[in-house]
Amino acid sequence: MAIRQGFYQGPGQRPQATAHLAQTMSLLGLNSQELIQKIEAALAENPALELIEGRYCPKCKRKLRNEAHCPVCSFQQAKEAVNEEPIVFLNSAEEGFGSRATSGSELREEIPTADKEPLAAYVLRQISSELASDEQEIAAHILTSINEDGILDGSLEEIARFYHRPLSDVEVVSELIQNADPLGVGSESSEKALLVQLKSLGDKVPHYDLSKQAILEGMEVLSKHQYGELGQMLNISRDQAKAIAEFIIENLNPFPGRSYWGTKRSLGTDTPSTLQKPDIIVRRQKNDKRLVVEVMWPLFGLLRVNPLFQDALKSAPEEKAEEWKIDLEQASLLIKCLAQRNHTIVRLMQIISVVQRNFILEGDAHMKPITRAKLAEELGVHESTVSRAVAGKSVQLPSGKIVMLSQFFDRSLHIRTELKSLIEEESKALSDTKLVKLLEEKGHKIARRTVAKYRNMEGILPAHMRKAQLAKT
DNA sequence: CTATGGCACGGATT
DNA sequence: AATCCGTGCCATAG
Repeated sequence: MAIRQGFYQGPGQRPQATAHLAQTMSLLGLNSQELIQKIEAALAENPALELIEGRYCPKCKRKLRNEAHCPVCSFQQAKEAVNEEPIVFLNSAEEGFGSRATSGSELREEIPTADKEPLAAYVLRQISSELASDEQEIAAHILTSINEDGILDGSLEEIARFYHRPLSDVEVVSELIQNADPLGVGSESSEKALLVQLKSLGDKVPHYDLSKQAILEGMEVLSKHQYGELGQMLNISRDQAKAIAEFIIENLNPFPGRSYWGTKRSLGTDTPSTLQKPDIIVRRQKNDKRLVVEVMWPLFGLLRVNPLFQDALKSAPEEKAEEWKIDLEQASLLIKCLAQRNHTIVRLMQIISVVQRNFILEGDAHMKPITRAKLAEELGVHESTVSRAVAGKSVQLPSGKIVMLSQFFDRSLHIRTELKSLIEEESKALSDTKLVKLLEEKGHKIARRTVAKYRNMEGILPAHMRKAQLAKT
């Protein structure tokens, strides 16, 4: 499969731009939350940057509402489609980077076409029938106090005090809300939201109690992927800790609002929680086989070089001229680097989308193991670039699942799912040694010891214990 | 004696 | 250079 891009932004192609490269690299390693901080800092200290609220067509500058296409020039907003075989760009020209130095190279904010009703109303509608009339106002209060992540700002105690009601009354309502559709909405924290979701999965969870404990006690460790430490905290082996951590990250969503509410994001919302929102979204086109890759633009508005500042430079007082010029350069550099970051990520994701198309649409079993090195080769960039781009980022798949980008590089996921299905269909409890043989017939050569590991990762009990379970059913 | 889990080593990956 | 992953060896449980 020859995947080649129309243009190329690799190292060495722009020798004059070492500063660009350095900054692009560092930006590439950031996910959207970190990016927000970075941009906020830059906005604060650099007067040449400005953030315009609202949305603008990057091409014709027309102010937009919620259209995916700009109605004036039909520019497709921040999206590029990926066809099955050759890659198709819906907007073939991403406005050459660097071609226009200080003006116009704006980035665009990303908004899904969220014509859905507001989250609060949606949830309220689900539960209103179960609410006593005096509970309605409490529910409304909770729902209007949730932030865009679906997490409650403030505490239930406050609300109880506000209405002079016992805390337990509020808790009843809160519980109803949490169990409504975006599971876990209105929880007081990401941890609690996770617990609600965990509970709803019930016995589908491989290690329920351990997972619960991990969420309660090991949030910080969990989000940093420090499996070893997590293992120590819970008194279990590293592998098991890892399995649990991965299960939580892959199947639970710390931001219940996100899966429902699209991606609105504004300045100044700092998320205390450490688990992530997606940095990239892959969706499928309506009536179309194409997958659309979108990179999140985490700010609400349009970041650009302030044209007023630019004009001011011309008539700048002597002593300030130099300083302002530097500000201006840095501002446009930052914007260009951001654009390049986005572009790199989009290209990366496009290739992944092609290679892992089946995985994205069908599920774990169709994962195709691929290494970062191979991908780097395809992209024509250095390995470390891919590493940085992948690090700490997550993708929202068409199914709504949010997975870490690194999962696309899992070397054994497809074998593990194969293993799972083998065991699900078994009539007699198969020992690990037998499983090795069966897997080999299917083309997966792995050692007996490894089967045991995979089993453990998936939370499947050893053969002799499964025997008892099989007997029941 | 067989099936598994723990530990640790070495090669691959990042 | 640091980390991850598959595997082999050994101890232990059944």
